[in-house]
Amino acid sequence: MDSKIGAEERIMQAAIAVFCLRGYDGARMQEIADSADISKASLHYYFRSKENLFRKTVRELFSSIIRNIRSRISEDDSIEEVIGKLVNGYVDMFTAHRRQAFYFLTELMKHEEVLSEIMAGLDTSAFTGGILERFRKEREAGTIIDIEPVDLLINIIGMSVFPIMAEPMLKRALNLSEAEFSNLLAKRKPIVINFVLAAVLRDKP
Amino acid sequence: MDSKIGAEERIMQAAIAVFCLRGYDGARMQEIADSADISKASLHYYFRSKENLFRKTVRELFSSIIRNIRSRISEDDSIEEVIGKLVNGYVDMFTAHRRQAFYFLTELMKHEEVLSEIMAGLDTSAFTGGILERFRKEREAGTIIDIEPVDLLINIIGMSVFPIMAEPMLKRALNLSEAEFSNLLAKRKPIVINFVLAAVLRDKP
DNA sequence: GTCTATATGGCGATAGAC
DNA sequence: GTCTATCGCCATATAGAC
Repeated sequence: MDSKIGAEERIMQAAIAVFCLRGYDGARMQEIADSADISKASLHYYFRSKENLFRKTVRELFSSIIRNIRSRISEDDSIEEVIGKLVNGYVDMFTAHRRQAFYFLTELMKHEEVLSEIMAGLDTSAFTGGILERFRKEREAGTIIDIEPVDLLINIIGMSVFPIMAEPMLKRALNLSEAEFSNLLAKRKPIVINFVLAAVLRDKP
Repeated sequence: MDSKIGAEERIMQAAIAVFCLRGYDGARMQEIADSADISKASLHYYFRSKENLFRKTVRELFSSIIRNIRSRISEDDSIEEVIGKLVNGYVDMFTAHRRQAFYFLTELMKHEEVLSEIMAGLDTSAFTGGILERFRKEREAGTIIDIEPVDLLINIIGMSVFPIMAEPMLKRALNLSEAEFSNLLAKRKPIVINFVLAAVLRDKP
């Protein structure tokens, strides 16, 4: 790990990596310390306890994901462009941060109380951007079918994200090799976009 | 836990519950023993080690899920019926076994090597049933659009399953209460079915 | 087969020198 | 601030009586 940057920063990066890989219970303070090129004692000097370190990493991770997913969509994009950018954005984000997103969901299920409190202060509206509002307008204008904005968004995210998250299970269920599965994932963006457009557009191109 | 059934069976049930709740690292042999109304020593008498018990539970869980998901679809169902039954089946299954499915995915990511070996002997073809073949036929006959059977299946599963699995994250991202979110989930089945039909059918009703 | 008691090892956390 | 050495605890696993 790059020793030019400060110890505290190195520890955070190492901790995120180790927590994501092993989960909270599986993570070892020793491995985090080693990975940050620092002794276990120094680690405790900076962050009093494992739980404290855990909380800090979760907060950091979540806000960075929110920042990352910030809408790339502008007001004057057509509905086709909006949907295209959404699919591209979600696929790219979850491809890049699959392990983190996964870790997040897992720990949310195991330590729901702790994490509710951690995330209470974070602004989550950027997560969905102004997308829901945009869908609502299109629905009113009649350019798309009569569907709840939330349901449309969930459909888009689900098709985009599910195969990425469920890869280890899907690969086996479908009997696909590593290469075959990557190939399948790589080709999905336009397929999902066309699928959504075919379902929601009133006037097909 | 019901003490009329054999100790071994009681332990398996208790182990599955505890592993699903806490994950492998978070699970305690003491909790499994308590939950099975048996001493920790007896637990080790039946299953030599924690890892051994873990492997047995994973094998049992996975094959029971496969059995459960076995196609409810018959040859002479219309394509509309097929899609309807698929959505209903996946939603019901993942609603009932959300924690287990989740646990599964998580451990698959953390201990991929171990689990590959465990599942090598299991028949996974029931997981997708004859669905892919059916989609291929409909595509050739031209009743549905030109889409890879695998992609269509992933789209259906993704929309059905994603919001159930991602509940803890989605609830916060969308700022919905427990009640609001359940309500949303409860209403989704027909929405997803109609969405899929709108996207794939050549001749709309 | 089932138990209590104990061995063994690893982990988070701390003491205290430098 | 950083380290080595060590404490104290708890979890898996075993020994051995019943």
